[in-house]
Amino acid sequence: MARQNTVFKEAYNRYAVALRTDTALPSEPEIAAQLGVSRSTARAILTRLSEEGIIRWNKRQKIVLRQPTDHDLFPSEETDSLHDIIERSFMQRILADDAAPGMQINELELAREIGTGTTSVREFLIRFSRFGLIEKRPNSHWTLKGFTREFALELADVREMFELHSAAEFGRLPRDNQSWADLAAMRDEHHVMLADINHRFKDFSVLDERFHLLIHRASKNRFIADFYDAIAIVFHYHYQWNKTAARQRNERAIHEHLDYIAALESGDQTAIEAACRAHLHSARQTLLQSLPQVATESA
Amino acid sequence: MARQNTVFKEAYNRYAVALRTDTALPSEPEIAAQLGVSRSTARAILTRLSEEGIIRWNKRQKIVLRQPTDHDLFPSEETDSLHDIIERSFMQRILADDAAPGMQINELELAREIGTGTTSVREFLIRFSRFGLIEKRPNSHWTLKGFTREFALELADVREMFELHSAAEFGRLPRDNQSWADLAAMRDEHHVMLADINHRFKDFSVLDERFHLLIHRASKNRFIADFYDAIAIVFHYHYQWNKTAARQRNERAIHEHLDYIAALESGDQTAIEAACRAHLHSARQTLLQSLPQVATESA
DNA sequence: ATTTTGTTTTTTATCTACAATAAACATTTT
DNA sequence: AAAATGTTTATTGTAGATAAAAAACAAAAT
Repeated sequence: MARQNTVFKEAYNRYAVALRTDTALPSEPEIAAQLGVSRSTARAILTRLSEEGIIRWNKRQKIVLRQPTDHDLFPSEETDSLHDIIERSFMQRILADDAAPGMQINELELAREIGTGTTSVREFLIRFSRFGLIEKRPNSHWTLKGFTREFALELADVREMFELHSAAEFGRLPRDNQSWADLAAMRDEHHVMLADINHRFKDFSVLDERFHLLIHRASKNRFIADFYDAIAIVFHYHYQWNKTAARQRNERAIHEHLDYIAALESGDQTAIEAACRAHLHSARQTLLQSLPQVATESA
Repeated sequence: MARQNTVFKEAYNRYAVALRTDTALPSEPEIAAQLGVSRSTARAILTRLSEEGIIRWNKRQKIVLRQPTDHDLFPSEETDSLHDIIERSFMQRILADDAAPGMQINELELAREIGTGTTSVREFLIRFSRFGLIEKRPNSHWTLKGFTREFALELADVREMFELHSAAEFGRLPRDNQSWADLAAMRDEHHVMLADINHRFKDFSVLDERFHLLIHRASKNRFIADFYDAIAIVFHYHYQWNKTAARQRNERAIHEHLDYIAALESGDQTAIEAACRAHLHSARQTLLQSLPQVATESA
C-alpha cells in the first residue's frame, strides 16, 4: 500500500471524542482549521461519522445524534504517524544497552524490523542525523556514534552558549511582552510543584522542557530553536530509559529555576548570567551522571 | 534506471589522468583506498582501462600501455553526483532574484526541472532544511524562508558564539599540537596574499574558509563543526551570486586575520577574545552589506 | 600466514507507481 | 457578494523494484 491514512484516523479520533449529542457542527472549512487538516480530510471525517450514525449530515446541517464510544474510535496503533513509529523504534534500539558506539546501522534491516519501506527509514535517518548521534559514510552505511560522554559534553557546551544568549535576550524583552506573563505563570507552577514535590517530581521533566523553551523563544533565532528541538527529543528518550530522575535532583533544579526566574525578572544582566550559569552547571552534572558510568582514567 | 554509475565514472577519470605510461599499478585494495571507493568499483575501473587498451591487465600484472587522452575520459556531466546536481540547481533557484521569501517549493516540479526522481529531491530538501533557509509544513509543501536580513543576523549571532568558543579552545591547545603549525603556515599564506593583493583578492574566500575551519576544529564539537559546514556551503553560493567581494574589504579582512592569528599565538585569552570579536564584527557588516539593500525604517 | 585476486551476496541510491492528503476549481446556498 | 458545499486536480508520503556500489566470502598467489 502507498500510504496509511493515519492523518485521517488520528483527526477522526480527536474530533469524535469532542462531540456532544444534539449539538450542530460548524462549516467544513472551520472543522478543517480546528483540526489542522485539509478540508478533504475533514469531509472524510464527516462522511465516516455519518456512516457510523454518529451524526446526521445533509449539506450544512450536521447534527450529533449520539456520543461516540471507545468502540467507534480507531485503535492507537493505527493513528501513529509512520515517522513517530520509526522514531520510537529507532530510539529504543540505540538507547538499548547492546547498541555499542561504532555499530553499523542497516537501512533495510531497520525497515524490515519496523515493517516499513526503506524510503521512510532513510528519510528518518537523514533527519535524525542532525542530532549528532549517527553519521553516514557516502555510498555506505550509517554509523552509530552513540550517547557517549563526548556527545553529552559537546551538547552541554552548545546548550550553555545558547542558553546564556537566550537568557540575556529574555532580560531585554520589553516589559509588556507576553513572555513576562508566561514566565510569571511558570514561576507559580514551580511553586505548586515544589509544595507537593514528593508526589509530583516525575512531572518535572515536562515543566523543565517548557521552561527552557520559553527562554529560548526570546532569542528569536532559528538555529537556537532547532537545536533546542533536537535536545528536547534526545532528552525525552534518554531520560525515559535512564530513570535517574531522582526526587532530590529535581527538587534542586526547581530551586535553581526559581532563582533563575527571579534573576530574569530583576532585569539585571549580571544576575541573569550568574543564575543561568549556576543552573546550567548542575544540569550538566545531571546529564553526565545519567550516562553509564565508565572508569575514567585520570592523567 | 535505478542509479547512475557516477561514482565509477568520476573515479575512473580521476585515476586515468594520473596514469603514466610503462608504470605498474598497485594491488586492487590499494587502488580502491587511493580513490576512496570499494574494490568492486576499482575493479570496474581496471576492467574499463583494460578494455580501452590503456593498460594490460593480468592478475597482479597491470602495466600502463598508453597515456589516456581527453577522449578517454567521461564528460563532466556524467561524473557529477545527483546530490551535487540538485544542490547547484536548487541554490541557483533560491538565490535568483525572483525567488521571494514565502514562495512554495514543489518537489515534483523541482524534480521534473532537474530531470530526476522525486525521492532524491525530497532527500535533498530534508538535508538542506538544516540550513534554516526552507521549512516544511507536514503533509504539505516546503516554504522558502529566504536569504533575508533576519537569516543573516541569526546566522551571525550563532557564528559569533561558536567562534568565540572555538578561538578560546584554540588558545588552550598544547603547543605541540599540529594546529599551531597549521596556523603558522596559514599566517604565511596571508602575508603572501597581502603582498599581491591587487591580483589575488579573489582567492581570499577560499583562504577565509580554511582559516575559520582550522579554528573551529579546535573546539572538537560536532555541533559547531556541522554548523560551520552549513555556513560554508551557504556562503559559497551566496558570494558566488553576490560579487561584493571588493578588494578593499578583503584586504581589511586579511589584516584582521593576522591580528587574530597573533592573538592566538600569544595565548592571551583576553587578546584572543578581542581580536576574534573585532573580526566577527566586520564579517557581520560584510554579510549584511552583501544582502539586497532594503529601505530600513528607523524608529 | 598474509596479501591478492576472483566470485557472490548485501546494501545503498534512485526511479516509478499509487493511495492519502492538500489544494484548486465549480456550483450552490445564504 | 460572500461563504459553504461539491468535484476535480495536484502534490505528498510510502512501498516496491532495480542497477550501482560496497562488503563478504572463497580461492589463489606470494
